[in-house]
Amino acid sequence: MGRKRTKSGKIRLAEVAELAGVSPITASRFFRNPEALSVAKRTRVESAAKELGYVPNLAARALASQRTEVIGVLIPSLTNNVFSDVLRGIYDASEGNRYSIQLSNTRYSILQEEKLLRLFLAQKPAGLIVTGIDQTTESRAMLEAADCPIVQIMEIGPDPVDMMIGFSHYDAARAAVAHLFEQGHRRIGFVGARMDPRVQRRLDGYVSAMKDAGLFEQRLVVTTATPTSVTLGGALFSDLLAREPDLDAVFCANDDLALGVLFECRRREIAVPDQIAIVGFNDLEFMASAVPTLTSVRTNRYEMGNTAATMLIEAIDGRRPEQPVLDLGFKVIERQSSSPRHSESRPAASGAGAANKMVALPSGHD
Amino acid sequence: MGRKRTKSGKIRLAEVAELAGVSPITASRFFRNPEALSVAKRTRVESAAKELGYVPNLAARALASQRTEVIGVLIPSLTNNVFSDVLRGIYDASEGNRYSIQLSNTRYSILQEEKLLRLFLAQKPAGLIVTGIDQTTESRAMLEAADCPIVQIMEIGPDPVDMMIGFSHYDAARAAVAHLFEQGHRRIGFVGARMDPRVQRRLDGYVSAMKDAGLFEQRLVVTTATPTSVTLGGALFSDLLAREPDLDAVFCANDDLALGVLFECRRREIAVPDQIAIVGFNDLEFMASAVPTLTSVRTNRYEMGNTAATMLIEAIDGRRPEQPVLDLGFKVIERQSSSPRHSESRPAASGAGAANKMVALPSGHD
DNA sequence: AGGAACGTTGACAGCGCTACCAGCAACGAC
DNA sequence: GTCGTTGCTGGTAGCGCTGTCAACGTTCCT
Repeated sequence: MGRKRTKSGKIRLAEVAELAGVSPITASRFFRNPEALSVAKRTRVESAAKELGYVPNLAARALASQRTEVIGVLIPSLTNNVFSDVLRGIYDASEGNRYSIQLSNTRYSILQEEKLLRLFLAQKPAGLIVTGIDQTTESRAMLEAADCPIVQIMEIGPDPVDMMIGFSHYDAARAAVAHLFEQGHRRIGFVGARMDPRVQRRLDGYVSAMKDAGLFEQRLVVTTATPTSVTLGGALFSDLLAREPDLDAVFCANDDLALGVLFECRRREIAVPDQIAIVGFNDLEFMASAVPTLTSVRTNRYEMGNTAATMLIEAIDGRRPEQPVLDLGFKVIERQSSSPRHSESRPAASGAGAANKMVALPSGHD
Repeated sequence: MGRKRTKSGKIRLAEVAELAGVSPITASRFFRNPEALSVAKRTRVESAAKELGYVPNLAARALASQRTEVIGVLIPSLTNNVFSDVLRGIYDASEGNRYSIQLSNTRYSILQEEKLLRLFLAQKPAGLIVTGIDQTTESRAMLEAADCPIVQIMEIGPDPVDMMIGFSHYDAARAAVAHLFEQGHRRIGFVGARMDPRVQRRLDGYVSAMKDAGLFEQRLVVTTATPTSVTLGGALFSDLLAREPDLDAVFCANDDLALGVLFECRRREIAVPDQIAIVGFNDLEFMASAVPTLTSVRTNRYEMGNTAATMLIEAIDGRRPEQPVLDLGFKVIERQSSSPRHSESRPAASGAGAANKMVALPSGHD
């Protein structure tokens, strides 16, 4: 125990090397590429490190090696539970390997994103995960000049910076509307909040599907820049209903809004789905247990974060994926809130969301 | 533009110093303590740095100064929206100053927490935010030996490691039960999931309040170690009801469970609050817009994170707070789901959560 | 006027680690 | 036996910045 130490009392690599009877550089190699050592030295260094409780100094390592083991993650919001699932996936994937996550919140501002990007890049991150495909031209240039792997998440589009993983919000919205058509609905409203690029693309998908069917009217669309909430869903739906009393369905840009619409229907004693059908987006957990159960478009958020981080780490370690763009698709989960019109709609006595019909669709780009 | 640079093309402090016509150390001081420079040099360095687009190398700074500008945050879950509010508060507070947040997820395991703590501490963080007061003895010892400020968040208790900010879950639960008593309820059930230390203390508060009234029975309590969800709320409530058919109220350990209970009541056509009253915990946004609106115990999650990070940063900068333990209290937000028995309970035509009566209580410790 | 006190600046050394390259032993091919 | 090759190891020289301390010029006091 009474070994030589630096004044701060911390154990350095040199102490480990001394105890193991090797040079510092050999000890260093043990932590980065153990295979390069002979088995004898490997075990010697290993036990020496363990005995001393050695923990590498990351700052020194970063300075000497000219690169960090930090993965930068830029997301637009910490509140939105869509992102908490993605984040969980990212953190889970980063566990057990040497990379650590550095998270920053762009607050849905691409200017803020650009600023943060500049900060991140200056510290030479090992890799970068950015949200979406709508960067400023300046950000785009920085990303392309960056000498680290980059994954864009949440959506897919043409012209990836590097890797990309997500799905087509446009196609997903079209599928949701198509489902409502199938159920016999025609006057389908759209309720959206926050209107970030992805919500905008869902709106675009809705508009195109409605136009294709010759059913589009501008007054069927209610949106706001306000952040989304359940209460807001009710308020927006009230607006929509005032404007368009013979609405027969609502497609909500997310599940919080959908829940708000459901509550507002209950408040107004509007039968769901007999009078109004509801479809949400994301398929949060509560959708399956609402009464009536709520139809939604399931998106693979955890998997998106997890795969993004996994792909990124692989790429950092030199194993680039064969397929740099990954479409995780979506599923329209059909539940009671969008059952065919005039059907039996009394909720089942118990047991939420029994026998959901699922329609899986790979999202094609167009 | 064609200035001398390091081989990597990055601008170092030395380049800035050269352009400004000062020594590197003077330039260095500019970034850490500008007041120490004469105004002339200050402006010279400032414009030189701007012209060259200099960004300090954090790794070199950390190595040379023997400390990082990283605040470590240990939270038990990324999914639970309680923590996303806290996190938002932390990240907001860390913005605009030089500290960056390093987040890690303990997954509700104090052993995992201990492991992460060891990792964090080895990198000499500038400060630490940890969740709760139930650390392992080993963790506790490490925290006490750490030479950086530490804030424990989410709850308060005796014997803080350093600073502490939260509220008494025990008192909050007692207040919720007291409210139900006031409304005339007697057979009050408890529904809890995950059963982390804070939920456990809520249960303790419930039990003590019930015992004080001579109303406690073990069969009124249903808990599980399973992570919480809306669906689970319905399932646990079903169990409780099977066991105890003449239940007249349910206190849920969180709002997701409460929403699940509400849906289950609707499914079973149990009138809320006439047959069963419901009280949740945390007062998430949707509680005010459910039908009927749901009573809950409001907790100041954003403020908790924000104040914790602010206090921590102040302490790092040498300004320790006068009051190291801060009780943020709670409020029972009374809504329709716990109106007095036999009252008019039809939901209002529109407008969620109008005229909530609020009862504010500072949580005293005991 | 002389000295102390202050504010400001710079030289030097080193934080703990790794990149680079040289060196050495062991081995197989000719 | 000599040569090249491979596998492993170590020496040297920084990475970019800051702590420490000494030195400088200026101001103020007696």
